[in-house]
This record gives sequence, structure tokens and C-alpha cells, in this order.
Amino acid sequence: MRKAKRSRPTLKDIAREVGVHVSTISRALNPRSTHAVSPDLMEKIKRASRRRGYAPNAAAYLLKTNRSRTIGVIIPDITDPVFPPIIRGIEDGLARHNYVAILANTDGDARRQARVIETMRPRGIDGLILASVARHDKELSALTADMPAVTVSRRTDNPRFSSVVHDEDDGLRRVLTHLASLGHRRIAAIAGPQTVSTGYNRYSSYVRYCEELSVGLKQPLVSFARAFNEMEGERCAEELLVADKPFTAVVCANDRLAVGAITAFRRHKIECPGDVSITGFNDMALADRLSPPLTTIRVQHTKAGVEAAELIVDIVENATSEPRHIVLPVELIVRGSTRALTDGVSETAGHSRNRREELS
Amino acid sequence: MRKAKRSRPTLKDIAREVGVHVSTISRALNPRSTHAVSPDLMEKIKRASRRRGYAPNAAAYLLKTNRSRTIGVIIPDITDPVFPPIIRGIEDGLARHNYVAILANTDGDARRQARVIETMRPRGIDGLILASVARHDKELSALTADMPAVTVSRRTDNPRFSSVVHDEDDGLRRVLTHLASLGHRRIAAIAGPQTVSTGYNRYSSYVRYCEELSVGLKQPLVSFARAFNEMEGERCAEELLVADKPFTAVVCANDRLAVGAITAFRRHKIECPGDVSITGFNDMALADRLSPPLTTIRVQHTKAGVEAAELIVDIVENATSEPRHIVLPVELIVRGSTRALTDGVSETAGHSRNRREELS
DNA sequence: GCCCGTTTGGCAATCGATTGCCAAGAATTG
DNA sequence: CAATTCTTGGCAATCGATTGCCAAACGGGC
Repeated sequence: MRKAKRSRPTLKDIAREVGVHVSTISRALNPRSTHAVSPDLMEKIKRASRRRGYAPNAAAYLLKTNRSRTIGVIIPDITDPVFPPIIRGIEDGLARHNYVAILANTDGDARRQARVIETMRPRGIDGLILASVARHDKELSALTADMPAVTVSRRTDNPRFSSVVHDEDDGLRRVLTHLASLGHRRIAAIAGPQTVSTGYNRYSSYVRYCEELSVGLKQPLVSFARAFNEMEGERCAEELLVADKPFTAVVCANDRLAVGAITAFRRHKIECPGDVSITGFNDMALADRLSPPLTTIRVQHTKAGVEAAELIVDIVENATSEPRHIVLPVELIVRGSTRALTDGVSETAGHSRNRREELS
Repeated sequence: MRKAKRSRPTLKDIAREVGVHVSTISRALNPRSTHAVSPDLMEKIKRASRRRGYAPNAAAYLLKTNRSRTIGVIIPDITDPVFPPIIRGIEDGLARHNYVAILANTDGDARRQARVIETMRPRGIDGLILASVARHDKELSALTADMPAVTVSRRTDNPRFSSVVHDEDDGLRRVLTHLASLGHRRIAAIAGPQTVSTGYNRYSSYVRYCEELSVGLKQPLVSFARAFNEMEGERCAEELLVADKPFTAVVCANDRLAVGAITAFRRHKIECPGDVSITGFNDMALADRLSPPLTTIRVQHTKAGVEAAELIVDIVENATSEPRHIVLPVELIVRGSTRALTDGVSETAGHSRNRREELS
């Protein structure tokens, strides 16, 4: 049973070629133990290993050292346009340190999340990057008890996880200040799921800044989405309409909700931005090509991914224990979906719809 | 130096617990050698390993068997909306067989592609799924000479790769038949990069069906994009306009090119679908929410990913040598970006623009 | 010329699972 | 009852790299 023909060279092969023991080769190639090898031998070994294209066998390395240079990346659903840029950033960041990513989708389902983590664990991943965390998730804490982990784009209430998030609060401040400056005084909201930090934080900030700027409604008009997608955006928009309270603008917890809301309003002949101003959050791909182009908050998704990668690598390599939290600044992008409230237009979205229905 | 406290149980642990040799445990747990273990011992072993939560150490398994149950997935850029659904399909398909995916982006760059393959190889990947291949790529053939590989969504001229692609030809036939039925007789094209099979095939089919249906221009009016993105779509649309030949419709090689074209035409006050009908390809996310909603070809991205995963697993596990090629059917989705040529409108996009310029 | 300290490099155990080979005991047969 | 076959399960080598420990070899000081 001979060795497969084209199999990659091993330490032993290089050792045979140079004429020394494998352990010497190992030490020569490992920066931490270089001192134990004479310079000229060193040179010979380096040349030989380069010539033969030697690369250490990852399995053997992992088996011996328990370090795989592999990070598990867990996201709800890669087809949600928020995640690709994050993942891209993660991969670029990991690649800088010669790490690779194993990816898995959970669809936001805790059972699936448990399954994928258990699939990854025996593969010896060094750590996890979680883009899927809910605010409370004790199971997750148990599952990852012995593993470095950082959350990206979201946070969890477990203080042991490091995190990279966007400045949601500042985003809402900018959005509401912008709407206020356009004259809007009755601003409704389509909030995201309150089980994840983004949904929760954006909603809290909305409430706070509405009050500070006095631009909310007396009895707040908010509809809560059960997911960050267009369908829920449509449903919530309908819900706002049936409340029959006048509003002139709607702050949505993300772009996809905004897209759904615009569609639903349009069905009721309430046009954006003519009859109602709508804002999103994220500045996802194509947000500028929609009709109308979306006024939204641009967040640094790719950067967040890169930072998360750097963070996890640092934790893994330096056994950093103190969790760190990075907050990335955001930017307001004003496009066509928001418009100044003109004096002539006293009618509001909430009312126009009802009047129309009475007529028909 | 004691063993780390919470480290996962190994075969040895289970063996000690049941009171037999590790090799017996191994055989009992491995379906292929079950016959060599008595039923009741079998039962005891299964119970014990389940109770302790035993999972084989992937590194040891890989080291010994050279099988990692890991597939490398190489794509140009995950932030291009075509790829997420493919990747999703791949992961779901792989998960069914207990495989995982390692992901890497190449940005279509051959050097990066070589680098990522060389990063993956020592990790013992069992095979590759390539979404990034160019039509000709001899380097790739060399890099992957000893590795199972399938291409998805694209093909390469190397016949040894299995592939999963969409029926591009039928897509173009449907698009052109649709436009012809709307009365269009001068149909221009924005073709994709001819270095990849999708760009090349779609263009060839466009040429062929234009002729068959006699809906092309006498001297064909085609602009070639250097990449499948909005910017190139804009550039190509401009290029079509300067040619100063009348056309009433533009067939674009994918949705992003179409989006760019619509933007560029609009800049010239040529409205879609009023002045020109435009079609895309892929039916990417949000294609239905654009203005105008895009008439396009829906392809089964997720299915393609799943099929590619099934294919590579089959090749890996059964050492299938005969390459297989799967072609998935496509579907025409008619939306707002195409419109019947009304008799009243004799004016064409190519001309209207010039007249306008003369006036101004 | 002897002793001691420092390099330099080899030996061998180890990580965890797989598997060919062998042996003991059980079962079958004549 | 003896001989033979079958079942069951243990032994030990192996995959490739790492690393603690030990032993030459070498140089310098007295």
C-alpha cells in the first residue's frame, strides 16, 4: 500500500531531503522555536520546504495543538441582503490572519442554531462569530460556554460576548432630526422584532427621540414586525392605517420593512414621498435604485465584519478574556423617500386613506 | 498536565466506561463494521456514547482517513445578489449529508482564486464547488487536478468538471419571444463578459433567436459589459445611445445590468417602459420592487446550489468519475419593464434621444 | 588538559480514530 | 468427543505535527 502519488509533502519528506530529524524541521519552520536551529541549517530547510511546496497538514496540527484556524460564522439567513457584506468583511478579516470561515444559516431558529453549533464543534473551530443572536438566549450561552465568541451587528444580554455593532441610537437620532427638520410632527414607526437587540434598540431610541424632539404622536403609533422582511413591512403598514390616527412619516426599523411599507401604502393610493415620508435603516444594496430611492441610515457592514474577525482572532490567539465592545458610527443618507411637509398639505397619510375609503 | 476539564469525550472514554477496547467502540459506531459486534454490546455502546455526547474528533478522523466532510466553496463576491441564494442552497444540500462549507471570495481574480484554493487544500477539503470559473482557466485545472470539483451557475471548458447551470438558451428564447409578441422588432442587447459562460451563452442565444424571430437590428447593436454590475449597465446603455441606431427594446445579460441601463436611459429622459422595454436575467431579490419592476428570467438559484452540493457529495463518496451536467429550467417573469409597442409610438429610444439633444 | 556551559539536534510520546491481523471462545459438524 | 469454522474483540501500527527531555558536540576558561 504505497502512498498516493500526488499527496502533499510532509515534514518527514523534507526531513529526509535535508537529512535531519523531523523535529528539527518542525522547529525551524515554527517562528517560536527558531532559535534552536543554526542559521545555515535554517536556510537549507527553508529552501527545501519552499521548493517542495510544503504546507503543514491542518488535521495533524489541529489534532496536536487543538487549533484549527477556523471560525464558525452563524447567521440567520444569507439571502437577507444585510448579511452578505458582513460575511464578506469577516472573510477578508479572517484571511488576513490565515483563518477561514465555516458558514451556517439558522433561519433564526434556536433548534437549528444548536444543531449547527454542534456540527461545528467537533470540527475543532477556534471560535464563533454570531450574527444571529437574540437578546436573551441562555441555551446559546451553554452551547458556547467553552468557546470564544463575538457577536456582530447584534448583541446579547450575556456580558461575556464581545460585540461589534452600529450606533443604532445615533442613527435614530439622525433620522428623527431629519424628519423634524422637514416639518414632520406626527411620526409613526414600524419597529423590528423586540427579541433582537437591533429591533429593541432602534425602537427605544425612536421613543426617546420622539419625545426629545416632540415629533411623536400623543398616543404612540407603532406597529411591531415579527421579522425584518418586506411582507412584515406590508402587514405593519396596514396595521398603522387601521389605527386611523394621522401621521405624516413612518420610521422603519430597516430597509426591507420600509420597502414593504411603501408597497402597502401604494396599494392604498398613499404615495411616498408625496403623502408620507418613509425611512429605512442599513442602506442595503439597491436601496438607491428603488422607487422612491430610500432615505436611510448607512451602516458599515463590511467594516463590522472585519472588526468582528479581528476581535475573534485576537481573543483566540491572545486568550484575551476581557470582552470588548465596538460601536461603529453611522451616516444619514437622504434620498427620495422623505420630503418636506408643505403648508398646503394638511392632509395626512393616516387620514387620507380613510377619507378615500369613505368615498368609495 | 491533566486533560482540559470540559473537553469532549473520546473513544477512549467510552471504551473505559463500557469496559471494552477502543477499537470495539469504533467498530460499533461505524455502520460499515457493525457486523463484528454483538447486538447487546452494541446496544450498551450506543447508549453510553449517546449519554456522554460522544462525537468523533474530526481532526483525528481526517488525519486517518483523509476525509474531512468539508467542501470549499469559491465565489467571485458574496455581495453580488446572485450568490447568496446559491450559497444557501449549497449549505442546505451539504448539511443533509453532514458536510460543511468553507467559503471564499475571489473578486473574479485568478491570483486570489489560486490563493484561496491553496489555503483550503491543506485543510483537507474533500472537494470544491466553483461559482467563479471563467470559460478558459488552465491554471484552475492544474490547481484542482487531484480534487473533485463541480461548477455551479457557470461552466468551464474543462470537461472533467461536473456542472449545474440554468437553461440560458431557453431563457433568451423566452425573453425574445416575449418582446417579439409585444411587437418589438429592433432589439438591442447589453451582453455580459464573454469570458464567463453565462455571458457568452446568453449572447450567443440572443444572436441566434434574434435571427430566428427576425427581431434583431440589421447591423446588430450590442454593447459588451466588462462586469455584471450596475455601473457597467450604465456605461453600456450610454454606448448604445451614441451608436445612434433606433431600437425599442434592450435585452440585458442580467438584472444588475438592466438596473444600470434603466438609470442611464432615465438620465437621458428615455423612460422604461414608455420609451424602451428592458429585460434582465436572474430575478434577483428586489427585482419586483424596483421602478419599474423588472421583466426577467427567474432561475432556480437555491435549487442549483442544492444540486451542486448533492453532486459533489456523490462524487466524493462514490468516487464517481463520469462528469455529470445538470441544466435547470427557467421561467419568464413579466413585470413592468416591458410594454407592447403601440402603433402611435413610431419613435424609438435610439432616435428620441438624439432628437432631444438636437433640440437642446 | 580538564571541566563546565551552551548550542544543536534527535528520540519518543502524544493528540484521537481507524483497521489489518490475530487469538480466544463459541458454535457447528462428522 | 474431536476437529473445524465463525464470532467477537483486543493489539498495535498508522495518519502528520508538536514538544519535553536528553545527549552529543563544541567552545572557552582555568
